[in-house]
Amino acid sequence: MALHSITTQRRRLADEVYDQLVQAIMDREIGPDDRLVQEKLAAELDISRTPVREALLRLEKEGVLHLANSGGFRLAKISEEETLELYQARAAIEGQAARILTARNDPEELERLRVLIRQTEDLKDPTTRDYFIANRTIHRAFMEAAGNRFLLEMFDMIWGRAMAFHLFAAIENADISKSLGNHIELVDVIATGDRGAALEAFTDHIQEGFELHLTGIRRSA
Amino acid sequence: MALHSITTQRRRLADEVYDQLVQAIMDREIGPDDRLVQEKLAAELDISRTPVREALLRLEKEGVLHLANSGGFRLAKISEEETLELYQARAAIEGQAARILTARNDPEELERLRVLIRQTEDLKDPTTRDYFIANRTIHRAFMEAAGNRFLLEMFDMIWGRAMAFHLFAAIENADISKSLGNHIELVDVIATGDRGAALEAFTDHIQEGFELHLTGIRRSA
DNA sequence: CTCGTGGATACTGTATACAGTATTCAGCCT
DNA sequence: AGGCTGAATACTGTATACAGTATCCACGAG
Repeated sequence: MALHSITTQRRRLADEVYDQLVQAIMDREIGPDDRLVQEKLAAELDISRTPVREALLRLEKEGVLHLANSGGFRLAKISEEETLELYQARAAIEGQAARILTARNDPEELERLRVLIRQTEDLKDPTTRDYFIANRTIHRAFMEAAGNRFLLEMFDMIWGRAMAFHLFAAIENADISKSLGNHIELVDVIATGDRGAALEAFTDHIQEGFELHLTGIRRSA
Repeated sequence: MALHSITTQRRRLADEVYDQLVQAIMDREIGPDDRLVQEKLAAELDISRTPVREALLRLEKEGVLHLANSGGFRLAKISEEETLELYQARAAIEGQAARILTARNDPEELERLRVLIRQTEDLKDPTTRDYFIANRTIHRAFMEAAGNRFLLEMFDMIWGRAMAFHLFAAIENADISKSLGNHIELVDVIATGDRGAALEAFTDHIQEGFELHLTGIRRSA
């Protein structure tokens, strides 16, 4: 039999709405002042309120949206304090992935990472968003290589939220190129087999990102 | 004016259903063979399907339930492999919290932790579940003290899932008392101010838990 | 008896209808 | 004019109705 099973892939309308909302937030089509109302969205998408409601509640539970006091949902704001906490969480998650990769000691896997990094860092005339995506792609590759689904899930949660918070809009003014050049070094540290060093390298890398982020905020203020 | 604002606390039926389901899972009233069907549950709770559906989908998204192929939801199973990943994730999250606490160096906070630990460890004739709850209470206190809401959120996710997986049923046979005696030492390590040591202590503590867990599994097999 | 077929059944997903509540605004009273 | 009051409005939350699809079972053909 040459036919393949049709992976019917249980796609719900709510998922579609969710994805569209996330996309719209990333594309800055939804700003902090917009009010998202179930009925309005449903009318606009020409579907019923039920799946819209489901998507909105999901985004609320994820901390991306919160109920406005006058009804409707708004983008959640993030403070400088919370930004620090987000980076601390990143360090925990990604540092652990680095430890795991170091312990595993799989040279082929590391080589694959090197190739991907070189490909991904090769941006011509990148915008802030290109930078954000490239950076996430690279970091996510480390996580996938570590092969821990819970850590990966948390990674996605953190970066998803960063996206939603328009966290990287603030880096607009910062020196982007500075931040995208040292990922190969991370692989090198992992290759040495020193777990503590690998963790430190990742922590430092993320810390640098945080400082770059802060200078971005301060410069734009 | 002596009146306080009534915090109307937007409690949805879906939240209620969610809590009841979680409780029922913890109490082993819902087992791996039970099929949770929206209509049945709604009838039983005497409410409509809508909030029931919402709660079920939430639990599905959290990885606690998954759709049975013949309709309805079932408890998700966890493999030994996944169990390891769960403990690795714990180590990442709680280890980072330990680092933060160490860096903060707040003796009063540590003293509060010591008091709580002594109170919580003082169990008379504990069941496995008592142990689970006490252990979680103590570990959660460290997380709260660290004061990072994202790490705390992930902690809750991990432990919630552990609960759902009936992860600790396997410890039934293991030596419980062995595992609940060394939390004060964790505080002591934090108090030394050595961040690396604090992280290692937590990692080791969690690793021990994992091994205890495995012996529990193997003994009951 | 076995296998295939058709229909009943059991569920989910989506739409719509209904109810309750907070917010807003216009009109009245002072 | 300013502030209180009450109705209209704008939303959400919940219930119910409808549609589609996968599963299961019984029946008939080979």
